[in-house]
Amino acid sequence: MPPKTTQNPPPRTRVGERIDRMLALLEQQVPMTRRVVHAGDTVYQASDPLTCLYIIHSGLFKTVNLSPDGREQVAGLHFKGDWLGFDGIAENQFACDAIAMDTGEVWAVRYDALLAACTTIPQLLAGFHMAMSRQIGRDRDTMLALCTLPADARVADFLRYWADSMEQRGLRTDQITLRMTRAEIGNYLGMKLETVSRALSRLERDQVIGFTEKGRRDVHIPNVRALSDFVQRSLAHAA
Amino acid sequence: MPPKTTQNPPPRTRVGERIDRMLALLEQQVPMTRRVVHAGDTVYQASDPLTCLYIIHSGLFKTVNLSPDGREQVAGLHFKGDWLGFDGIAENQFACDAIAMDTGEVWAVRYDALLAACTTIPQLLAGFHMAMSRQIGRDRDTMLALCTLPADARVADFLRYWADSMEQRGLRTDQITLRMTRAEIGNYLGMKLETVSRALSRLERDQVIGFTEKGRRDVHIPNVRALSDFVQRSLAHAA
DNA sequence: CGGCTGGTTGAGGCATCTCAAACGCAGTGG
DNA sequence: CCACTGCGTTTGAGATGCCTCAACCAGCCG
Repeated sequence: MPPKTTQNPPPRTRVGERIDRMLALLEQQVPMTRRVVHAGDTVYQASDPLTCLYIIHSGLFKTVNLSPDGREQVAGLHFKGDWLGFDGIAENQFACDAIAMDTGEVWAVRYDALLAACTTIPQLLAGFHMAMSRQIGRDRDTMLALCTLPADARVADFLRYWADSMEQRGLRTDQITLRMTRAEIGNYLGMKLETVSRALSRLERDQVIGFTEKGRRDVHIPNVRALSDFVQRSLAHAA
Repeated sequence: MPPKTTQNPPPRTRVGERIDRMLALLEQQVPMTRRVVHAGDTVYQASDPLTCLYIIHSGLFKTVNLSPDGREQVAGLHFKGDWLGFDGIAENQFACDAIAMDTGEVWAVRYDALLAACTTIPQLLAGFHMAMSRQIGRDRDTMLALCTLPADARVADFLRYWADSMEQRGLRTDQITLRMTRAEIGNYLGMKLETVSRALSRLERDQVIGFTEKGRRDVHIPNVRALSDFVQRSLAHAA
């Protein structure tokens, strides 16, 4: 039996509380429509006109960026409390596809209604800006990882980010289900699926992660710190 | 004598007009302080508390992201009309260093004053959000290039972006001065300085760019389209 | 002049990609 | 129940693009 770091009910977290406050604020102050989605459903598509932004109430989403010449990339992963659609504000139409990777619920908020509400509710405006800012910060960190980490470490860092996101939201982090194929992970991390597979195998061999019973899609993470340590070791070893 | 695509005075451009309108709006409606900077000056540093955002009135700036373990990366390049400091809104303190690469001027606007003005001037709020959104879109495009383009194409795409940015602002695009060393370019693009140097040499050999007289820091771009074409050829050749 | 910084170029090594084979699992239809 | 197929994964072997290391060059400044 693998070691458990925690099996307690979700603890209240600072991030979790912030998210809940924001959701409650929206619910009370801004008209919105709830929408239940299932794996594969698109929330919006590139070139759709922007009328709504979407905030994730539950579930897991990806945004897929694609260039005129047909290259495409998973540009971001989004969890409860994240917004979808910031990319569309500049041109008044979306620049990515936003796709559900799992059953979940998004709240659609008309952008004009949101702005109207923001003029009278400062916390709403502040929360909105913080969300955009956080998105920018995350993208920057992703770029940093892409540019400075070798493949193995990039995969480890990816898992660490996933686990951190779960933890911040009060969800269990010791066992996560990757709802992405190796090819998708590779696309996100800028490497080929075989490289992802090898990296995961090495992480397993080093006891940093484990796989649960049948199938190798659920990842067992006994200790999130071990992932960070693995990244650091990769860097130290290179130097 | 190299061919000239244009030697006209800067044409009015749509982007240029948008930028000028935004600058004028700020000037009229929001208290701000102008600050002249020179190459190497820092506009703000990571972990500084955020009180102001900065909009670029002239000059060229970079933002440098750094991780706790000491890795660092040039995360963005910023021209006239771009804002600096979005990264700091989430945590109320900056997450990057913002550094001038040239003589220029930034306008510092207190964030609280900006928000206050935004509540009464909808165009200001709209412009502000568009700027953040544009930043997100750019970061996404950068990630796409990092993940899908080989080194040569990445350098070509970098130059294309630079030239496009100049053109959008009504500046001449046939000859640009890279105020970055090869090492800095490489850091930004996720490759080593030697690789950048080789890529530039190949672009020169293929007549896609030229170098002006002495020194190889000024790049001559007779035709921006040729850079895009080079990128496409790299992709086609790979497939 | 001599030292320094930044750039170019070559040779060899290594990380990642490519190509290929085989496996496990789920779904389907006999 | 058992082929049989299809998709996602793993693993190996060889190719290659980029990195590393090193030499050399050009401009700049004290």
